[in-house]
Amino acid sequence: MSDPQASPSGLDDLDLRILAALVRQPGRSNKALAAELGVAESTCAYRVRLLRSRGVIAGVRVVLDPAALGLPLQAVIRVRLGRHTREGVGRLFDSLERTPGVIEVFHVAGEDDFLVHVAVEDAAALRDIVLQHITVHETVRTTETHLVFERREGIGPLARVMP
Amino acid sequence: MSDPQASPSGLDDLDLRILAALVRQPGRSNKALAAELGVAESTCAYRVRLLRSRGVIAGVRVVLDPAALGLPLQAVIRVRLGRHTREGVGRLFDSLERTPGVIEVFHVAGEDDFLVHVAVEDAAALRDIVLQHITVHETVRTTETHLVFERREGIGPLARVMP
DNA sequence: GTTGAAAACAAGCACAC
DNA sequence: GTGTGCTTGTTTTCAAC
Repeated sequence: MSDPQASPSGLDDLDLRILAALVRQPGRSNKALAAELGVAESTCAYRVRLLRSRGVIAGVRVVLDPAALGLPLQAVIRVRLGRHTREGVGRLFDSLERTPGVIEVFHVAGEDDFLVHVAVEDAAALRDIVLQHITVHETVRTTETHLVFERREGIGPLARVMP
Repeated sequence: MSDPQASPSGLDDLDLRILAALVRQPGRSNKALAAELGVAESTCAYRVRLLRSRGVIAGVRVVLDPAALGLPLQAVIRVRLGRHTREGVGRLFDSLERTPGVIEVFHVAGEDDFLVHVAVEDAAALRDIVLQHITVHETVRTTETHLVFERREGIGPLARVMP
């Protein structure tokens, strides 16, 4: 009942507290982390290493500000395909993720097939991405470009799991 | 002509190489970074600090694997509004970003108003998010939920700026 | 699974170029 | 704007619990 291994994923209370602290404030020292959680530094470092090797911590990302790089315009491009061959879809996906300015790509079910989030310098660059990198693929039937007014990060997955 | 300050954003060649190295492999020591780029450690640390304070480096994120946390289902929920009052839109945006499981939210122009990327445990949880956190808002007219088959990170903004 | 302590390592700072 | 040397702090390791 008072088992600290409460989570379905085999994460105990300390694991979850470590994850929460790391997500809230990444880049702090292991020493500071251990102090806040009230455990030894070696324990904290050990748990973090374990969480990494288990894949719970998928990685660390350095986030750049597209606007500061001269790319003030963001858009989500909805891509709809005609023929859905496995090779065609795979090739398009590969191509999209390698296109300069593409931040992320979703392969989704439903009306659309791909959602492509891009950052570009201006409207002309946006048009060029659509014409030169997306609609050139034979499998693509239509695209719809939606300007992004604002993008916010959510509270995230951990909030669904935490006590 | 051979001005190393080639970028429009006032970033010189070293800045760009630092950013590229950081994005490719975050979390490495300043010492290792400086060694790879062939500059002094102090120079490297100084530049990184400058890039941070200028906001070019927006921050660092710890990325968790939703599936490893017991949230194997991801979806993008397209949200369309009825009345578009400034307060209604703002309140919905605030509410969405605080909803457990929400990874990111886009406020977009066009047919849809919001795109909400979520990770959940199962279909029932997905339904509950839509019913309890989205359609409860008076401003929301319709939603469409798209299952995410796969999500990939793109090569990113830097690839548009790099030589 | 957890700990403290020692040894190896990296970061930050002031200063010289 | 860049390199150097010293001081401080942090990560790693490991025997022991």
